[in-house]
Amino acid sequence: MSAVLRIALAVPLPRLFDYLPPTDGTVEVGTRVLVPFGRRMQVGIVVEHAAQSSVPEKQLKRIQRVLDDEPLLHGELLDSLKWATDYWLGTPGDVFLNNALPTALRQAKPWPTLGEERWSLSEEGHAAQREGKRRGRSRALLDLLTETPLRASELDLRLPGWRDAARRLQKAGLVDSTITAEDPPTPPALAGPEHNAGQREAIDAVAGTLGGFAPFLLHGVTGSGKTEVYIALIERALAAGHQCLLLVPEIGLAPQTVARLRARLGVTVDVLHSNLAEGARARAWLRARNGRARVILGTRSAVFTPLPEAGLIVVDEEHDTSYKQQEGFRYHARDLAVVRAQRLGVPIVLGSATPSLETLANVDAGRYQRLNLRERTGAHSKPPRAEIIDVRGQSMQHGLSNPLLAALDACVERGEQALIFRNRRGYAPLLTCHLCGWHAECQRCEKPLALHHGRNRLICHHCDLERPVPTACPGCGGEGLHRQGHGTERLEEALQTRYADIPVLRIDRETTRRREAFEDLMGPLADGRPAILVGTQMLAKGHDLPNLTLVAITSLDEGLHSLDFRANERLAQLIVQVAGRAGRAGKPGRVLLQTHHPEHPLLQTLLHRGYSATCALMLDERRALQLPPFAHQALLRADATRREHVDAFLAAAREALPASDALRTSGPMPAPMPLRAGRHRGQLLLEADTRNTLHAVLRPWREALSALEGARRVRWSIDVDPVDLY
DNA sequence: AGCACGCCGACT
DNA sequence: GTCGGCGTGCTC
Repeated sequence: MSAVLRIALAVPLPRLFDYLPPTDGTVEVGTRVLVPFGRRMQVGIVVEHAAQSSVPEKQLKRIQRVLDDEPLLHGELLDSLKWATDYWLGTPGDVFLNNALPTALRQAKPWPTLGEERWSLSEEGHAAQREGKRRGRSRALLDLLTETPLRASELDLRLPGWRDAARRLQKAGLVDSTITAEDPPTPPALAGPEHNAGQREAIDAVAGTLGGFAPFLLHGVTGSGKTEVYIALIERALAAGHQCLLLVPEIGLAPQTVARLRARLGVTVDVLHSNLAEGARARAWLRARNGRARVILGTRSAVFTPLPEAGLIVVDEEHDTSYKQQEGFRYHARDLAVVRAQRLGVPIVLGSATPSLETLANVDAGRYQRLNLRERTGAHSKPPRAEIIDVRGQSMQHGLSNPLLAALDACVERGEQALIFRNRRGYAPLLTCHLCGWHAECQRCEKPLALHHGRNRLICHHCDLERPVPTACPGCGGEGLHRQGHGTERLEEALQTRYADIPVLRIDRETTRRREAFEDLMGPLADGRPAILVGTQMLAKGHDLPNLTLVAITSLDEGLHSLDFRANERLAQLIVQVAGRAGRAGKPGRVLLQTHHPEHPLLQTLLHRGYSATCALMLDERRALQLPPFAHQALLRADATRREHVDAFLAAAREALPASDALRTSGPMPAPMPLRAGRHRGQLLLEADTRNTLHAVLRPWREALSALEGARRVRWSIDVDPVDLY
């Protein structure tokens, strides 16, 4: 009876694989190993030791090579990952290899050298700089580097988007990089503003728990100084010799956030997110692992950072749905962060101006302690006024009502900035023929194609299919084609015509395709010159624009009537977040909401009684309807090119469920987009009042599903705690 | 996921 | 005759 090692391998199978330890000893848990798998070699991670294997002894192979001198993953992280695998039904390979480790560490290579790239000019580079022939970022980079070589992190701050230029110039032999081992010198920490009473209370409450697990909700309206609270707490944790992890949503990771943290804390801030170059990501990860990195700032995937000396975890904008991964291993970074904080024995602060109902329910249940920041700090002193514009029966221009246009006129007149939300990209969402009724449709999704004027294309917003724009109606050959509705592109055009003297900027997926486009577009507005911004939800966060005094949402109605039970929560969050962007520096802000349903209780409650009261109401509703957070859900999704395969699989999946009074199911039913990119999609929803009931069913169910005859004919996945049902 | 095996259509 | 299409099965 020999001991075996249970190993995670990057294969999509929900189990570990047993191997014999090397003949000269055993391998510690958390270590990477190279093993023979099938007919090839694979990198794996030792996850468990077991006394024996359920696999016949002669089938067991031996580990070929141990890749690490010491375990890469330490105890807490390993335990948390095991928990996460179990909770979100991940496969060990997906969790331990594809998500927990940076790509550079998934290969059978030695660890990358620590330290940071330092870029400098070559002789030719200096010559090229003097010649001054290069343009754009290349030129800026040459200019920056003439004076002194700079580190990658320095360049990130001083020249966002420098990497492409650096690569080009490196190819041309003008610049080069070396790796430096020392930490960059950091200027002494800048003093922050004086804390107000609310901030002091919050800081004291959390600081008092340093050294033990304690979850907090920090509920602070926009401009109430949440970041100052984070900074003060990070300072204390650092002073006590601890590491801090700060998670932010995808969009929140602007270079200014990094710069501000670094300047205020006076220490290196290691940044970790999935867009980072692979080498840099692995280095930051390893720096955290060996304790060199003291403050780690990152997006969703940064929740897998090793924290051997953890002292504090902060999740900013905790309501943001980008924390939930939507494919592969469908974990929720906020929820995993709470579990990690618990195992690490450190406080965790969930911050938001619009907390999720899940977190509010945890507060109500006494599991989380609530901290409120009610006052807006100096520069943000006046809360914005929100007003509903009833658009029923109103004449509209470009989807904008007269009161809205009047407010825009006045805003521009005063030399201030305005922001207009329009939740439709492109020029017109529909191209129709008014002679025969034909409309342009994507045959792979059975949804209308949107007209994009600048690119002169019909584009499917669901599968990105592109078509040329017909000149005559393909239905009747006539001249009746008509562009119906207003997208951001058309709105931009209309507003630029109306306000010819000021810049009208469009911010949507199209204008921000380039990596740094968002920064580039918004940058010039920071000085407060008059301008109008038009864009999609993407605009709800991001830059602070001090001279922004008018914010308008052109239509709330989609959010009021969606089938998704979370739509009302999302809409309330959007309105409050958007409202927070208006009115700074003592100037009053105005928020205008266009709707056909001015009497809607959600809007009335939100405007007259505020976000918390609205949430209390929404929570009552969820409780009455037995919906999350008062029930627990898992969603089985399936898709295939043939609809029969989806239907058959989901029907069989339902049959495979145990009969149980504690389990509610809905479906099989078509997905909200029943056809997408030529694939038919269906789903089956499972609900239970307790997690244990649900999870007890899920694990054996998944086994049964993979054994189903039709399982190979569809792509399928189980999503635990789905955030988008429809 | 890979990678093999296996059994049917159009090619030098 | 065989090159290669992708259905099915297996990986400790």
